[in-house]
Amino acid sequence: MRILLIEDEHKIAQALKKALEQENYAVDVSYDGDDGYAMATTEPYDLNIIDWMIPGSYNGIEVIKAMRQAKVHTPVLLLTAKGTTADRTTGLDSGADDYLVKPFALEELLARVRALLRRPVEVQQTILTVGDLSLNTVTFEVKRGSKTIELTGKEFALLEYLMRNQGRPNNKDSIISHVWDYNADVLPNTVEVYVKYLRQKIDDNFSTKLLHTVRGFGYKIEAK
Amino acid sequence: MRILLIEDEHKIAQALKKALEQENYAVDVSYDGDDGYAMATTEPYDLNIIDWMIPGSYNGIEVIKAMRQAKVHTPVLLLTAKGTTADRTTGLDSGADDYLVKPFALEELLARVRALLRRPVEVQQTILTVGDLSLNTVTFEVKRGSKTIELTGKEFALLEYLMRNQGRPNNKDSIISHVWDYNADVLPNTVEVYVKYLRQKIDDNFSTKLLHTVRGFGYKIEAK
DNA sequence: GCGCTTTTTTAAGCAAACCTTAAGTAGCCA
DNA sequence: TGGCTACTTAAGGTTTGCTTAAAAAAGCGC
Repeated sequence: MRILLIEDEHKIAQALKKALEQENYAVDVSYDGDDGYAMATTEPYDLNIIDWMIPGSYNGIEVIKAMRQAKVHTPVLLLTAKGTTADRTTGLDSGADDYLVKPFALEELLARVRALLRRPVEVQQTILTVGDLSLNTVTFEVKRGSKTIELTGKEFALLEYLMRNQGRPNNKDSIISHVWDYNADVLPNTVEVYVKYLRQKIDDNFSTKLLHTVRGFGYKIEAK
Repeated sequence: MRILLIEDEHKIAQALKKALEQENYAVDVSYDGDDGYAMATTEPYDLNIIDWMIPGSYNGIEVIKAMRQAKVHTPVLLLTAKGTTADRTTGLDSGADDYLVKPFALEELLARVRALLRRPVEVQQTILTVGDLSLNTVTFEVKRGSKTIELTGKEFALLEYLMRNQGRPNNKDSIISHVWDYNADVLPNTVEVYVKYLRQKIDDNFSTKLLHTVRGFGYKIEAK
């Protein structure tokens, strides 16, 4: 699947490109409206992700309109910093197929991309388990054995990410980019702090530890 | 199940498409009468949802009439902004099978869609219960034990939504999109206020509380 | 339609929970 | 040991949820 990303903020563009490539999409990036329009109308993409606010003679909305006029019907996911109803309307009226307000978490973007590309609904397990630890993504319940564990939002998000990637070390950068907003500027230390919180709740008081540090490579959760 | 939605207001069209897709329907959208008529008569749909007021040489009513003349008998749910008896008659006379006045809550549309598609009476229970609390979706009666409880419209809608999703936390955004009209622009605080009203009526004066806050994840109703 | 009541929504203040940072400590490996 | 990485603790700033009151909107009887 080929995706065109039109986004002028380099940092964000690179982060998104990387994340999308990790999901095995082929990603081209364009940094302004003119170039973006040219690429969108000449190359065959399966999806365009377009930022509303971009430099050049076209802004995001105008790129979409021009594209549609040129009879290019590739689905478009519009990114914008504003979230008012009026903006939402303008965005969807212009021909965008979906709409995402910044800042968003990477997981959210990936979900929308999957939806627009109508990927087979992956086998999204409801209940993740590692050893005697279980996490229910519908009820948000977490249990170790028969003991229910209360987690905060961030703790839950971190644990879910680690459990979805169980068995392999996840470095702090990838944890940050998946659990926090794409442009959140949190320190690696924040992850360390959350790992401590998590350990307090899921590992302290239990003899077999599940959350392991792999020095230099990150954290992994594993039953062993 | 495949649904064709003929609706020119993009914002509404997208909102409905998304909601229907969440219920696992395949949804095509057409934005005017001519295109809509063409699609309705060439593609095999299980249901058409048609807005009365749409641009093009056909309006909604005329699309239905033309469809029927072309011997296409797909059920039709007609949407309209007007709610007078005269309109209702005209609408149903033209060959529509059901009729919904805008603005409506999402839940109402979904219920009608299910009815028209004659989906197995899945979780369409008339009486919902949680512990000793019961809610009759037909008579609108709500009781806690033997005590009858008077609720306002919004309170009732909120309670029904929570009871249909009992056991799991529902965040404010999803509550808003299911309990309020699709184009309502209410604040999360509104939900908080309604939760307080509901608690006053169903939980205060009772020792076991049913409506729980799950910080960061939403509200859930549960017996335990 | 006009006032009155009821319902719905917004606003603002407060408390508690949560998130993040900073700074110091401990542990690992050359 | 020195340098780096990870761990720990505590403190502040921010966010979230609760509550109250009042404004706005919708219903209702006349």
